[in-house]
Amino acid sequence: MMNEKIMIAMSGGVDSAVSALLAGRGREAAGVTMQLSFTPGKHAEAAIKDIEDAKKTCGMLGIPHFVANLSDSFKEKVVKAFIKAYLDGKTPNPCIDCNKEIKFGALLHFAKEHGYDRIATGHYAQVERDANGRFLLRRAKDTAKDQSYVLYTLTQEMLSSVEFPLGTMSKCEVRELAAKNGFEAASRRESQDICFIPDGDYAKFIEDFGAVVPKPGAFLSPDGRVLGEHRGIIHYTIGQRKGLGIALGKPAFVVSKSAHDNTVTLGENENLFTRRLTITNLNFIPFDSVTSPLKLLAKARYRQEAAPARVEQTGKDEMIVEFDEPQRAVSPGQSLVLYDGDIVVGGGKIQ
RNA sequence: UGGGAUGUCGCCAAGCGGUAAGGCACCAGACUUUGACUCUGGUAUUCGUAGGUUCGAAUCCUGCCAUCCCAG
Repeated sequence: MMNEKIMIAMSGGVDSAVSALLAGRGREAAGVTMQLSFTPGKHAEAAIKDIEDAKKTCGMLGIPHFVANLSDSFKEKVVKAFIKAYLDGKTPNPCIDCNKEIKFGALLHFAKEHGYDRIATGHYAQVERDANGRFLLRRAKDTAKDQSYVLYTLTQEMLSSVEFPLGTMSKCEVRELAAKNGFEAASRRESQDICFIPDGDYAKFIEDFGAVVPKPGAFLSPDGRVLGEHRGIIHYTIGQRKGLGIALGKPAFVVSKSAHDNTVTLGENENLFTRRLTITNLNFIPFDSVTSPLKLLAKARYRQEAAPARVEQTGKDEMIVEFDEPQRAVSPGQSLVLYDGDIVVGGGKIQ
């Protein structure tokens, strides 16, 4: 395996720089930065800066650097799906689609086309093989930084060509290693909301880029009374409190929304808990399907502790998940990911 | 047009002569490779308006304005 050629996905940040350092040791390697921006402006300028930073790091490591222009497929597979989901009244997680379609889809193809066998990324997660040779995805050793959640869509084929050099490291160690190797130029930015939305205002992005005209509608109470007017359904997501602009004396939360009648129902925090849900777009990693009900741990959103749940596959691409304890603000469009201890079992999209 | 009631931050609302609580909303920051949640901090020199009483008024008095209710 170590004589295979590897291409390292480099964002310009510390994590990927250190990944390149580690993954490139003792074999032929190259760095690659994805070019994803499709709109001009300072966002595009930042992207150019990222490419330069990555190129610089590659120079220090003495490896070639590629730029993969994947903006077309990114726009098609990630951005369009993101906009469509919001218009349908869902709450998408574009990072999930991006990993599936772009990083471990288009980018992996790019690497192979250029003669590289494998790719490495700076994700905090671990890949390993079980006794049968099947690839498994495991939580990162640094559980605080673990990103296995956003990788549940990876197939066996993808996993066979992927490495996560940071999976056994702590963020602290990564920073130290970066400093020791003079990567601090790239040690600035940490995280910035949705990568393709510069100012964080996703609703404005949908209106501008998706050419969507905001359609105001009614804020409803749980019993159907009109409480006020909302600014268009795309501005809201289940569990949301901020930005409602409506004073009811006590905190109000979005309990549900309907794209069909263009209404947003407001209620109290207690109304937000769900125990049972359905997921589709299934992917399982240690096996292909679930033949009998299982007791596992599940996360209904990225930043959440996994909670015990019972799962049962009810169709070729449908599974019912029932948490032991009701979960807050379970939102259609988000991904539910199943764990067996540290092992990612799989997951799907919440309906 | 008579009679009654009320006017304090965007909304709700304490205060009842001693120098403007609180909640909601809003804003900023933290957290964060999604949306949220959460956390921390900030936000009325001013109490419908004009005068008066008082050492001192949002709090008492008077006029005016506005809104609401009941009469007709």
